[in-house]
Amino acid sequence: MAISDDSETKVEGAQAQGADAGGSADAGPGFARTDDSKTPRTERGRRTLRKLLDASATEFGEKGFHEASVSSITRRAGVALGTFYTYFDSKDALFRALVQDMSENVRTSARAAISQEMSALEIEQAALAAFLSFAREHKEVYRIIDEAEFVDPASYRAHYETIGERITQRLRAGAEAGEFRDDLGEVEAWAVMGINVFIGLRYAIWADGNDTGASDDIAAQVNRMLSEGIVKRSGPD
Amino acid sequence: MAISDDSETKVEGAQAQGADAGGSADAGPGFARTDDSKTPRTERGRRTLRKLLDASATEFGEKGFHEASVSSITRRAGVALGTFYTYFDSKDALFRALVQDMSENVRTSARAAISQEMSALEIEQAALAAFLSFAREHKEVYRIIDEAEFVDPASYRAHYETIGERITQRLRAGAEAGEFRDDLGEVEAWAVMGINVFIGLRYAIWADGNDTGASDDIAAQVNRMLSEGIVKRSGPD
DNA sequence: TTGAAAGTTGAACCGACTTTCAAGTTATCT
DNA sequence: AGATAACTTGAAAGTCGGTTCAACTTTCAA
Repeated sequence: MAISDDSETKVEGAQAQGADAGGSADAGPGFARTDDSKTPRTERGRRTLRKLLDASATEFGEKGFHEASVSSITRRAGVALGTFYTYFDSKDALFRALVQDMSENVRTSARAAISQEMSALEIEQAALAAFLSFAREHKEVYRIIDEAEFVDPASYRAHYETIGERITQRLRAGAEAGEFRDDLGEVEAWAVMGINVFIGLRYAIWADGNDTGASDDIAAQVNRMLSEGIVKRSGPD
Repeated sequence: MAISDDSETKVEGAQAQGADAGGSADAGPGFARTDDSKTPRTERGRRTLRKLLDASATEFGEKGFHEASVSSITRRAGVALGTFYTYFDSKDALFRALVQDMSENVRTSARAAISQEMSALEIEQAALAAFLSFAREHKEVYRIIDEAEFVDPASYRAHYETIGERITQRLRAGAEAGEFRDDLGEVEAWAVMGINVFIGLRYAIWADGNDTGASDDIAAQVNRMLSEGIVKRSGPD
């Protein structure tokens, strides 16, 4: 149900800190945690953290950040109120951890759908189709990331800028392969991103009964627009 | 500064009611107010209402709905706390009134930029350019409508569905005029809408120093993508 | 077995913010 | 001018939910 079903939630604890959008490349040895006083040491602790994470993803997805309450999250997780603060510094910190985790999951799901043998156009189509499927299955993610605009603006912006850069790279690669126009850049990348997000909103999140079409069909339709444009052409096909 | 500078804010009072998304066509004679007990009767009252509206637009734009407080709004407007409730039933009601007003302003600004002599493609370009200019001038609007997803979901959805319908109509008209492909529909309309919103986010709301380009240049660049697509063509232009 | 560390509990604290209201002021109409 | 309606005021009521903490239980290593 929640985030951590397939893609092993990587959220570890809650490093309280806010504004940390300065993209510093501090990968280091792989475990550069700021404050691990909140990281569980035992198996029991890890299970509890997981329960809290799952419960809060659902809770935030259903109610939004402000309507969601810590007590409701702990109730849902089946633990006492105070337990929450064993693992998170605050409600905000939890939300931030969640946003970053989900942001990564979104990117991962797109990347997983892409393989190098595909043509540049096929890659765009596969990325959209994957995104649509992902959004259908994890509607909470959509809402939580959207709400980050207000709760954690830095992450929100980082999320879209990162994806924008990825798409820019794909367009460049397509140009180098001779498939795409070679004057494509950031503007076109953001346009593609906007298409994907809004198609996702309409056909994954708000899908109504009439939208019987599978993700693949819609992705194909969008792909045609992307490749041919919307202007009528006279020539044979 | 605020909403009501040029386009005469039409918000009248606050009809408290929540969930009213049933799209009933109750236009009637043009003034079907539910509760005008809050409508100002005197000039002084109208001025105070206006001050509150302007102050709240700025306040919500800067802080977002939850961080904004009624007392801060009244302070900004230069009136006493209690005065707020002479004109609005609640903080929520004010927000809803604002969202609907702004949603209308967004649509109006696009419509104003369009004239019937334009070609279908020119219309799309003009609509985007107008939207970009509008967004640059009224950044609060962007944020307030975004936050409606959480504070007033029905209006949020109505906003995008209405715009989606408008764009669909434009695409149809372009097809009938023989300029656009005639298999364009809702999917393409939402794609266009997504493009516009995200280009606006990037180049109007988040515009950085390097983005010296005017709204028109970016709109032109997007327009080219819309008309030609992103695939490289071999023929002479 | 035993003691220290890790984890759990929920009542109570606390600050913040929306909303109410009764008393006062200003505008309007005759 | 007098009377009524419209409007303003700000203190205080009322609510709500995040966070703390000291007592208690479980786990684990020696």
